[in-house]
Amino acid sequence: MARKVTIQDISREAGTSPSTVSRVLTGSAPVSDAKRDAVLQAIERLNYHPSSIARSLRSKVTYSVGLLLNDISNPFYGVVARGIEDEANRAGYSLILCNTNEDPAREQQYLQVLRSKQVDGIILGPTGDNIDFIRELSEQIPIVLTDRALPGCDHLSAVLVDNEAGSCRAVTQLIENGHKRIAMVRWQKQVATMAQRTAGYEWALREHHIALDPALMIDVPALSVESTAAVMQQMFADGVDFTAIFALNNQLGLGVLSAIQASALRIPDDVALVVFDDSPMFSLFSPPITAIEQPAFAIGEQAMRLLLKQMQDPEHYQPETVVLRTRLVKRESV
Amino acid sequence: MARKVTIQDISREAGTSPSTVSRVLTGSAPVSDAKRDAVLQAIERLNYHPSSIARSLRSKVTYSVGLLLNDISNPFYGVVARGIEDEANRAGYSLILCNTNEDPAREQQYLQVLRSKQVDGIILGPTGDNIDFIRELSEQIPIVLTDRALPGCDHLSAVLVDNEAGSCRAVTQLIENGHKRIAMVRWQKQVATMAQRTAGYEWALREHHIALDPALMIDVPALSVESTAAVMQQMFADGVDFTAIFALNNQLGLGVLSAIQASALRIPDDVALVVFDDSPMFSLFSPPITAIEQPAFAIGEQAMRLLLKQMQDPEHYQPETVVLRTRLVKRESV
DNA sequence: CGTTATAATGAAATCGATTTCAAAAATGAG
DNA sequence: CTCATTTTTGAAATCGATTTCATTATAACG
Repeated sequence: MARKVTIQDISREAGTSPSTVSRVLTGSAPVSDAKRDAVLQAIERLNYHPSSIARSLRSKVTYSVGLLLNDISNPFYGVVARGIEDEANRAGYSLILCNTNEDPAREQQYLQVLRSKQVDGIILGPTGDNIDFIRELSEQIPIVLTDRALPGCDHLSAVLVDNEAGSCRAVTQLIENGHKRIAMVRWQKQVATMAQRTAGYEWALREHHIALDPALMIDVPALSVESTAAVMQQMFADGVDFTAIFALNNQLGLGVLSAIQASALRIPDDVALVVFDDSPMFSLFSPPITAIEQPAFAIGEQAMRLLLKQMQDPEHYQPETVVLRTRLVKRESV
Repeated sequence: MARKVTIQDISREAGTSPSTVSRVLTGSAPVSDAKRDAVLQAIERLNYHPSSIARSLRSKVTYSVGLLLNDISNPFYGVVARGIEDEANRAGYSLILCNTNEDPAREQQYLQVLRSKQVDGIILGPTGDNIDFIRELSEQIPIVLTDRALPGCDHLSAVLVDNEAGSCRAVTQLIENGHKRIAMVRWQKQVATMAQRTAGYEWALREHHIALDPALMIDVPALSVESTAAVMQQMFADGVDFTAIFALNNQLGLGVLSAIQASALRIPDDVALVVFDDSPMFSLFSPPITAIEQPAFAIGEQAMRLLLKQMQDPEHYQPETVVLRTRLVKRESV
């Protein structure tokens, strides 16, 4: 294979020094028109492509940022990722995609990789673990949190949604339609989003003087449609008494839906349903599913914007927490 | 901020040379136990983390591969990405995520970035354009195609599905259920997947001696649910005569579904439907939607495996085309 | 026209690792 | 115990750019 063309080759071809070539490449200092043309032509002639690696080594910037998400195949995170990617692309940054699969060990391993690759920043959809490590790392690399807050990391910028208010709105909607025994399905109560959405659920009930019934707060052991469906089907089989369900995220919602179908129940007559996190498909169900919509794309964009800001001027960095509004999309499942 | 710890610092601390430190780091040559321990301890004490950048510059490998996809927020590509990520992670590679959004200019721009970042390989879900550029680039960097074949790039390994057979199966299913006037909805007929699926459609009709009716081959101008819905609603309004629809991908399927709902038609009585590309939600529709399932995760895994193979031994590289089988998931929409 | 400020340039150092090469130390054979 | 191997080791070169620093050319001004 032909040896790679380097800046030396260009300087030789253009009859100038590597420094000058570098200057036309980066625009870091003025260059006479004559030299610039010579360099540009040499670049063209030799089909030269500068090595980002070499550049990064010397200049200490890589123009890449790490993107850690729990599940890129989850449409919510997929859209978040697109928002991030769009904004990153606009600013000339590349993304290093890391899928943690909710596994803290994998998260930590990836954070180490990102450090050694010297990314300029990190957007982190955290598992909820590795807190000390993340705090320490954030002193070397700008980190912006997305989707989930991280207890003890208040000095990090974050882009979140109003989980509590959104949930409260969802449950209130159920209450206003006459439901009093409202079940709630969640996963991992210690994860920030789950905790906040639970709080919203409790808040709505309290506000309407409905007693909290622990039997209606259903925890599923694993975050998957199948696991949720199994738990819910058991609930139906056991004849647990409730008339409505609030699912705390889209996978849980799908599990509930699946159990409802398997148990041959009708929505909303046998059981009403609201899901936190909307899907374009929900409007096509019969009946269409009422859901809390999250501005996924905007979450991504904002997160990247906060990160860019912090990377551009790490000196006067001030943590910012952006909380975006969710919206209740009323359909016909309640 | 504290100056970064380098290999020099370690060598000093451990009372040895940088070369030796490098040797314990990479295991490229034997090191005595005494020295090794001293180095390891120094690394521990100073909290040293080697710079991948510097390493890559010298050793010419980056342990990162580019991942170009058209739409990471599309669940199909999301699952493909997970398959790739899983396999890449296992082999110690990082992914650079590039979303092309079906835009050839963006695709080319990204390919250039990947070259300058000196990725060890590229997995490409191509827009269908930039063929010459891709061919040229593939002489410098291993490239594996996913999802779509690329005319004139037969020397590239690729992981595809049996689009033609799958489509034929889908349409045959409609025919066997008595349908004769079967519409087909597609986008960009020159894109490989669309062309192959169209061929499958035509093949099934031919086999059953049903004449092809160009009026039933519907092209939508843009790949989006809204655009498809608009076109289909017009078809319904115009009273075009067909009893079944075959949608060539998931977005098109959603658009059709949306139009059917807006036009208050019933499935399968007013119109039957099969969608190429299944969704976990399809089984929850009423009626559940019949679809062609693609092994998305396996596509990703296989693509990464082919790439790994090629990267490990570029010398005796032999292009391989893996065609994975699709499966008809019979539900109740036909 | 001389003097000073500014613009343009190149030589050399640098970024932080790996790799090459040669020398030193350890081991084994006779 | 000597000589030939084989292991370990470190000095120095290297990867391919940017950056610093000193120098030369050019412009501006009184």
